[in-house]
Amino acid sequence: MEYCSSQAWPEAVRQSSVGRAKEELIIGRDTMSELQTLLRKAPGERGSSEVDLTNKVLLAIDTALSILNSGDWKFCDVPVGSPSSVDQKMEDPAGGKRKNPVSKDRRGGYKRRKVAQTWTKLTATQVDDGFAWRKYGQKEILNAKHPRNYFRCTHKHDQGCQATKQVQITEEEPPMYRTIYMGHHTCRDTIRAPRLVSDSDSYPDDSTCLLNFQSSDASPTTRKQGYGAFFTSSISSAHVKPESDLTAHNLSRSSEYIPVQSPDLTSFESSGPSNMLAGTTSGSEYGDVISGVYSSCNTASSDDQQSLNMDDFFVGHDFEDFQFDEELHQCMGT
DNA sequence: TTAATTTGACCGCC
DNA sequence: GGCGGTCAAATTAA
Repeated sequence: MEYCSSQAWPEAVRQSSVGRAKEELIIGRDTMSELQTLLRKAPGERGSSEVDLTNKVLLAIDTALSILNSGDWKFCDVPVGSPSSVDQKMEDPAGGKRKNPVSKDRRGGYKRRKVAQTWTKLTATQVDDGFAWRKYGQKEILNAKHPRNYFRCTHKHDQGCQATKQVQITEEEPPMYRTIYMGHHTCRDTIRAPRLVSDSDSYPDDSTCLLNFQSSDASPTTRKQGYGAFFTSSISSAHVKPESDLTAHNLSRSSEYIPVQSPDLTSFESSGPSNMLAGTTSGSEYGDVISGVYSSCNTASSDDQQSLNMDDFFVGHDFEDFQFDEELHQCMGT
């Protein structure tokens, strides 16, 4: 298999990716400043726009991280070329490694991809990352209570998007949903429409959201679709059913458990970390504590993760303490 | 009818 | 050889 080298990737592309990420982070910083000003006002004077601002901040951060997470400008372990170079081998019986191409029930012939950049997300709920995923497998894992579920991007075939993810309920108490993203989305479906604001203008007191910006990796960008295995922000955030196995049924039809607070809820454009914020509005109604820990495969244990408690972050915190530039540098490894 | 999920089989890697 | 990741036919759902 062929892997890219940092030299192989056009410098201009890398520069533009970094530039776009910086622009998003700048937007986030500016919005944060705006939010800071807002929070200094008396609660009665604020209106509901603080929710708008927090969503805007999270969108900017999320977008920036997604760009950085693409890894193309920095990492060299991502398979190169159109999907393509991998898929064509896998799907072309003539070029593939299949022993028995004439078999009608020939399943499983595949060429395992080498190490791709991974990104792990640990959440208390099934968090909507906004991408269109299709489940392609489920596997009982040795010494694991819960099966591991395998998802690939819906646009794998039409756009050759190589992104996959694995979702598994951890053994911990309480159970958490560990989502491992592998590779990055190359599909155009990642282009997001402007985020709409949640139906609630209040921020729950009991909600906690942990974000780790320590690594250069990030959660993927998102785009909502409302069918099949596509998660929705309302679903992922409001629904907590950790006692059940993470079957495709639970994933794709968890809306059964979701009280619809707003008719427009399922049409929201949302994304990873920001969902968790938006989700707290509905989730809190059930006493959920929404938490998510993002970590890259390069950051070992969660013990040394630097997390931002979003409660403190958005309620009564002096935002001047937040060194956004420092975070940016960490993110870009500069 | 179309698209997503299920599930057994297959294969690469350790 | 076993485990885990992927494929794809069969099944199910919209």
